[in-house]
Amino acid sequence: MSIPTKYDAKQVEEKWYRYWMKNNYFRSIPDHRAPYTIVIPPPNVTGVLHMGHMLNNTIQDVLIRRARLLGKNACWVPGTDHASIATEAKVVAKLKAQGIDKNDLTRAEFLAHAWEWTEEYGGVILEQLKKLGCSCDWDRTKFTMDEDMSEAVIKVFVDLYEKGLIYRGYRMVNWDPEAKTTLSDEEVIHEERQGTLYYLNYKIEGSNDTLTIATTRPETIFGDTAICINPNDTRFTHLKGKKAIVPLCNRVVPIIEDDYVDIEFGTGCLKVTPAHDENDKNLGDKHQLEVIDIFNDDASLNSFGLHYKGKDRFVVRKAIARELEEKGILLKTETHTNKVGTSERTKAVIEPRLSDQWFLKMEDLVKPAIKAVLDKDSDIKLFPKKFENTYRHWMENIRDWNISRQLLWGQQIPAYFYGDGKKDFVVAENVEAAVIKARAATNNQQLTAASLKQDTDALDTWFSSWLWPISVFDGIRNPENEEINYYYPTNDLVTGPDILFFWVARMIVAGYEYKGEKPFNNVYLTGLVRDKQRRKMSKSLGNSPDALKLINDYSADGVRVGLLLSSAAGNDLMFDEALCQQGKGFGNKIWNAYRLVDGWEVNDSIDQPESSRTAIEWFESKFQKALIEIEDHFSKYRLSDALMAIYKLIYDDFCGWMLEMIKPAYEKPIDSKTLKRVIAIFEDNLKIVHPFMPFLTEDLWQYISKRTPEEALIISKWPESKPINEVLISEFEFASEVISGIRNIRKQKNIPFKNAIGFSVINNEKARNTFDAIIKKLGNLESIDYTKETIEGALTFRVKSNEYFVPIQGSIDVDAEIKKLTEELNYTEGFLKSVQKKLANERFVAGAPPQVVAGEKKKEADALAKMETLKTSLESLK
RNA sequence: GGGCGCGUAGCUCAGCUGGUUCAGAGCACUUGGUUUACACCCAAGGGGUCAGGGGUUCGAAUCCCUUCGCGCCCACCA
Repeated sequence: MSIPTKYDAKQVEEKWYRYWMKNNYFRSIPDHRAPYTIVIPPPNVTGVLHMGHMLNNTIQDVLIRRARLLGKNACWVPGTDHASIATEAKVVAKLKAQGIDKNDLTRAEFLAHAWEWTEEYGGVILEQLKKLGCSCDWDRTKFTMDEDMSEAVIKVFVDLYEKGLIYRGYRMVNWDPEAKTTLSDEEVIHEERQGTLYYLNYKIEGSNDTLTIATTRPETIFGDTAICINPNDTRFTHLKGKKAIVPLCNRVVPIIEDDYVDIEFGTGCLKVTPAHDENDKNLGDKHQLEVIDIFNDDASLNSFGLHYKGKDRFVVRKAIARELEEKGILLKTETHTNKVGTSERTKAVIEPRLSDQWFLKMEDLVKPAIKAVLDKDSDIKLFPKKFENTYRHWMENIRDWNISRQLLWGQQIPAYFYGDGKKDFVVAENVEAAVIKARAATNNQQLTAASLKQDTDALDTWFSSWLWPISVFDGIRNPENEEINYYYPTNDLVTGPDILFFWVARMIVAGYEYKGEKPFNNVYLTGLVRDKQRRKMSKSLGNSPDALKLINDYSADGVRVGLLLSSAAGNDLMFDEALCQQGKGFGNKIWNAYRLVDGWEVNDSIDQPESSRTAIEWFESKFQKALIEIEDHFSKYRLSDALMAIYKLIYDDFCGWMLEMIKPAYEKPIDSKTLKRVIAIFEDNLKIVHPFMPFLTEDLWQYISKRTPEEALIISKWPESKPINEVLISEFEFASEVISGIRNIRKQKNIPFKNAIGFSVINNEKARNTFDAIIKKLGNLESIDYTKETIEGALTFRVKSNEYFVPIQGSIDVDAEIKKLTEELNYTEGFLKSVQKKLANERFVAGAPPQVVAGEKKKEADALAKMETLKTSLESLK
């Protein structure tokens, strides 16, 4: 088959992806081989591919494809996450656009809309991953709300409840008034904001005294149920035991004492609003204060807000400040920056709110997960290691996890209320089981499903995804099934550090609780993808390139390489489209390298030239050396370094050097022995590039020889390691310096390459002539003459203490030569001095390791030899 | 407020427990070449007080202290 001049990425990518799918190369079924498993971090079901996904999944695909080549049973499980709050918000917005209010729908009706939405948009992102070349086992695609997945979630909930780890609590939680749901602490982003500190005067009951308190939230005075002072604060001794009157609503509240109050801050006097602040709630509990909730669920004021009833909290804040000022109650204001909690999803300012929620006790659950990562011989390794500190900090200060959400989209909490429907409940996997439990609890055999009312809340999305590595293999429902036993624990997890707590840590917790074992061996935390101005790429900023357009412009392989070229693990990636161009260029280079080889005519009757034999032997050693280096990079998850090593091996060593060394003269044939070896080398090159550039390499593979599906590159074998000829490699280093010297002289004297030149050497180094044939070829030399004497009328250069001569036509500029030699001599002298100074230092000789001293001695000897050469040359010129 | 990390060439970064390969890579840039694999390619070249200061050491980009700048995570001061 003849190879086209240009690489047509679009057509090739489609073709090979279909081919791989058709031949089931991505499919994994347990067998005798060792498994290599990755579970995808499930993207939001309705999401679209962004740069973060691209990076993340490229890395996973590189790892998976490499494992496949290494002969592992590679299994990459794809799937999506129902993303309760995000998806629900989208569905609500869509309904709103159609004039439908969520609150007018029954649960079933809303869920029907949500499923419809999911089916319409769900999976788009997975299709996009295919465009990137991701070799997931699509037959295993899971969704966190699949029936079996949900069953597992419910089973776990019931189990944890029965273990006494899940409880219902009336607690201060993070309320998102826009989504009208609670959030876990992790979903709250604290932002620094410029606020105002309002100083308000409260009257003291039964006197004309007032006291001043400072608050950032004057609208919450309607919920004040105490004033608190520090018992040690002498300024307020006279107020002890008295009562204060809350402005506007004129509520009489006690003045309590607690050393929680910071004497230094504000006026040293604190208003206590137990319903709307966590600390105030604690004070309220301690001092048995009344709790007055003044907000509706959308954070507008309720009837406690008097004439502000129905108005939004921020509107009220301004209005009430004005009213208080008019009434002389507002003494002054100060600007004040403080941290405000906002919703990760809706950006709304979080309202601390008391409500009934479900919590999971974390303290004990977390213990094995801490050990797993932080023990000396840790079971789970984080890359990069620096995240271990972050992990430790979070895990050691963990708080109970609020797992209930006031949403419909998600697994409904399997708690069934009976009696008056508020207090008494049973937890069961389904309503039938609940009836049985409820009958037992009430001793009422007449009780039926109809008299049970299931909790309306749904579970936090992460409460399903924390089971992901287990539940995708059905390991919760069928703990001993073949799949879970084979694939679990998985090998690598690749994800962003932003979900280290949300997801990674919790999966580790769930892994130990439900499998008694880690969920994965290694966690590779990628960096965030940023633009050139270091801004995080986001939809709202509009600075994120369209992923599919990039693939279209630069090919999937080009984009993959572009992303990986500068993405050290854990470091943010400054994305620059130029890198994709470089990736595309690399593909082009490989393509054309093959076109060159492909175009050679073979002649069986010619012998292999010495230069070609050496070239091939040399490259094979070079390749082996690179293989070791690549291996090392992979073991440390330094994918960009691995890629760069491959890039240089192919671009420089293979294309730049080796092909030039063996290239036949124009329109001359090549010997069959050399061609055969080059093709074998090419195959090995394609294998190591394949994980990074799967499409181009698979395409080239077909041209190299006829391939049956059983011989596709994707399922071939990673090159074997062979011994390295280090001598050959270092001889080449030397030879390449000689070639550079020749090129320099050609350039300097404008001697075109096609003109052959004479060449002599004084071999002081006693260098072997292994590469002479190659030097002759690449330098276009008439011959290489070994001599003892300086050649007159020649330009010279030196490598180590060897001296090389290129005779030229006409006279040479003796002064220029002398100048050049003198400069070289001066430099070498200076260098020698510094080395000798070091060697003269007794403490250096005594203190430094022997090999370092030996190295310095070698440098000294080399410098002396070189100076000898230079001096001789200078003499002869003079 | 606490913790972690970073600052090396115009850009993105590598330099592990100080000394063999200590000032590097890729890209970009400059110059020259290029009808014969290459959306260009090849060759050569310029460019850095290793953020600043101090210390330890025979020797520091590397270890310690400190200042400045940047990023991230955690935290209930109204």
